[in-house]
Amino acid sequence: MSRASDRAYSTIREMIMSGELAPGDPLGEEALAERCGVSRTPVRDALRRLEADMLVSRTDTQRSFVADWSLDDIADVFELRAMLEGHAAQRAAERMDDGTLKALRRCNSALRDAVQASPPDVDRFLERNKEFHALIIEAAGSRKLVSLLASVIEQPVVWRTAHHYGAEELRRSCGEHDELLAAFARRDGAWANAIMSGHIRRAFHAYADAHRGLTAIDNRARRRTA
Amino acid sequence: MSRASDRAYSTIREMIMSGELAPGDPLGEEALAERCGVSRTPVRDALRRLEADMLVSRTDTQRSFVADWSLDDIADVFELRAMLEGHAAQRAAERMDDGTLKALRRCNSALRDAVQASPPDVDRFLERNKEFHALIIEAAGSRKLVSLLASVIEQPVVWRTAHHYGAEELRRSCGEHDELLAAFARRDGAWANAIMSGHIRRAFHAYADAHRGLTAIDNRARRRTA
DNA sequence: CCGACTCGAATTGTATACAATAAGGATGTT
DNA sequence: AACATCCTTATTGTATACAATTCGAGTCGG
Repeated sequence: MSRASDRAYSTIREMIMSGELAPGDPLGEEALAERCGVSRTPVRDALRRLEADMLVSRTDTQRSFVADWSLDDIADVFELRAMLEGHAAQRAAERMDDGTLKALRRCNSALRDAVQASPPDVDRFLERNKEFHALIIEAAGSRKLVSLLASVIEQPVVWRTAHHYGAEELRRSCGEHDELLAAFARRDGAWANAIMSGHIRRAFHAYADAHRGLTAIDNRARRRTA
Repeated sequence: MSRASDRAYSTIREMIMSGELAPGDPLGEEALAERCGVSRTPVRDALRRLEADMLVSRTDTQRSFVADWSLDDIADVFELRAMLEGHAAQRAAERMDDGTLKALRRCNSALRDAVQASPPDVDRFLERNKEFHALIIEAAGSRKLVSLLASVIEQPVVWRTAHHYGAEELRRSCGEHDELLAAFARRDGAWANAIMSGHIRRAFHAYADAHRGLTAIDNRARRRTA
């Protein structure tokens, strides 16, 4: 991560993910270059990558903005993710070897520890959860699937609101992982697919509920400052 | 398409698609810049885009090569395409309006003309076929789905071998489009999904058969020149 | 008051020079 | 002959200057 374009990439990415830059904010190359302490060249590189990640969008005249997502857009993304990650789970189940299964069990057990702590350690939960899903995608053994899913999983809005999960949600999520493990142990691809698809869809509805709340709050705040 | 980076993009892309550059060939920035008549800057831009298209791959040290695909990789891509484009067809069926349906009918009828000419006009077939599929993806009304499918449809190897389709295959393909139209007319999403998925899978096997033949020929030729 | 137009400022696109790094071959050692 | 090491050369990364576009404010005419 010593190359300037990598620094620019992760700096800008972090600014977007953290909300420091809000959806719709303009991203001038010069301004970003200054904030990242590099020249425009690596910034342009970084913007291209972030555009591929769909964290940045461009007008027809090549001006960049922080990508803005409607709830409909997000619903689409979750639907695709449910389908693709379900497919990944199916392939993983059909190709599962004992080493990977063991790693998944270990990962989910660490995840459970994070959930059962009081208060639950949400950051560690997110980290382990990411690792769990990554292991499955890896085990599916399809290069293209990896790259497609990457662009569908990295949704800043989603990760930002994961902190609003209740203890209830976290425990249920953990339980679904257990069921996934059972499906893997039996090498039952269709079962794994069904569980994973449901798992993602539940996550969407949890997100949508939280989002409605947030939007209401935002609107109230906006009205107050207007 | 007047910007230098666009020229570089389409020039390099065309060199790859046409086979002028073979899988595994190194892609030096300077050499490409000279061949495209531009400086290295737009070439770097173009390479990034082509990498996102998965037409170009890079080593860990950022050296670029024409991407190489094993038959397994290609099978993966077709599987994903079948799933995603089936999903697109389903959504399209559920959202179909009469205008789009009419456009699809007109498109398929032009496609049929190209097939029934003697000899069949394969180039026009490909063009219309592309348009037909694009209309459906458009009608699915999901931005993200558009971008995912784009990266899965643009497979150079595939298009290059489409010319080996027999008249038989072409006619069958046309018939499947008819059935798709019937599913759209009834707004039957599940039906449309099933047809589309099968349609893509058939295309894969046609490709795989042709590819086995081509590989055999290649190997013979290689042995001769070695 | 509204719309088309113009011109200046801001922003992106491209070329080029130079710095940093990696690949490939020569050299010497075991 | 096999192998590690150094050095040369080729290639990529970055900064910067300048050209080409685009945006928007201000102006003019209807």
